[in-house]
Amino acid sequence: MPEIRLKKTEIRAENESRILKSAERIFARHGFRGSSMRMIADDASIPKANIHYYFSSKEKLYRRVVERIFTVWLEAAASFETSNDPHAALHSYISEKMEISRLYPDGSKVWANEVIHGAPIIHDFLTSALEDWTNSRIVAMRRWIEEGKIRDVEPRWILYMIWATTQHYADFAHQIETLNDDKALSINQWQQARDTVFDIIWAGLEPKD
Amino acid sequence: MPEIRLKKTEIRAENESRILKSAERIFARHGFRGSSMRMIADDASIPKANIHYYFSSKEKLYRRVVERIFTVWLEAAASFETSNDPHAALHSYISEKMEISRLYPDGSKVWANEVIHGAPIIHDFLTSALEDWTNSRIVAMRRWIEEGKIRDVEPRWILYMIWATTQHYADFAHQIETLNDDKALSINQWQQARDTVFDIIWAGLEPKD
DNA sequence: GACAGAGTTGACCGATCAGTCAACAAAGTT
DNA sequence: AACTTTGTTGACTGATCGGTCAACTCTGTC
Repeated sequence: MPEIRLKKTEIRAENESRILKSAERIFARHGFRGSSMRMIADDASIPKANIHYYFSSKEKLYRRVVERIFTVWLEAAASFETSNDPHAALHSYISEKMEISRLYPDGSKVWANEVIHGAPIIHDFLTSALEDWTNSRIVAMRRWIEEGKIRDVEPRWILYMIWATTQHYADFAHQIETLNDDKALSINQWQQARDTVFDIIWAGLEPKD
Repeated sequence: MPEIRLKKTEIRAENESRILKSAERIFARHGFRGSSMRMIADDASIPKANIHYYFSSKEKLYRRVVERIFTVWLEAAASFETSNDPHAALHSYISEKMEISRLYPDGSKVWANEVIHGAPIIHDFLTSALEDWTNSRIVAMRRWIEEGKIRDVEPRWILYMIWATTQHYADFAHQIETLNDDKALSINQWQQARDTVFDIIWAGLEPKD
């Protein structure tokens, strides 16, 4: 069999990445308490004790998983430009969020699970990065309202609406698949769903003549 | 101290109800695996063994909790009349769903938690009652489209949008409160959120001139 | 007031959990 | 080749879990 030699400390990076990937999948599927280190170890094809060599506790491993998710989320958040064109900004942001739901549903599920249970482990994320980002977008949207570029609505409820609708396709994927003859959404269906989400929201924001 | 006498088999009804109420709260807060019979017992101020006298297993108790939630959900679903007036039907349905999120957030959380994890215990609810109800509303909405009463959109995505946005206020209540200076939404805020959700969706469905 | 059925409870059990540890193997350094 | 550092692993531990059980009390009936 061909030997793939791992040099130096590449071993650490490779193993940590493998464990984090398995942990995200297991945590998404079973929740924090419902996931055991044994399940994660088996998924990653690594002895359980070895996981504790890289991550000192289950909670620290979980936090690392959530941090990774939050990073992806923040990168997508950048696509919500605070430029002068709400149509482009919102279209870009909603499309990006739908893509994340399609490609990385596990991350969204872990996040949802955590928030549903009162965010016992990652509460600081909410009060720092998320709050800052939210407030800055609310300010930007208020400016759009003043400039007459969108209707006079409370920006907060619009943001929640965008989060809810886009993340729903990841968090409730099982329900959606069940209602889709037990099949995952096709590419066409994803596109149609994404377009519908944007069209509906934009129709509600577009200034009336 | 005043003695409240419980007659006959009222004891059973009273205790079952008390246990179910505590179970819903605990399951919502910690998930199925994260909740222990001990926690539920303590919350209900009843010895653990006594709970097993009324509910033979944790899973059976959990199913009873979900059944109760589903009943509430189905009653609200009736407000989505398939009458000839989409504006009234949707306004009534969205208002009802927002009220459920406000008054019974725990039930919504248990449901969300279950679906996120692939609905291992209540999968039959999805393939029976929910699927039937969904398909009947899709048919009704298609008729509205044919009659030119709403725009030509895929009814499925609209339903998901309504579910997502309304349930978001229950499932993500912790995040919403955190972003609201750690305060629960006021009555006014709930009304405003509900009106915004309806206005946006209706603006996207209302036939263009 | 005697009996039966319903409800209550502390003590207990096997299984599973996160985390530890000591012995070992491989890689890197001199 | 000697030695250090890093990585690997099976066996173990104390805690907690869902569930059982036998002894008990209370309630309703005759």
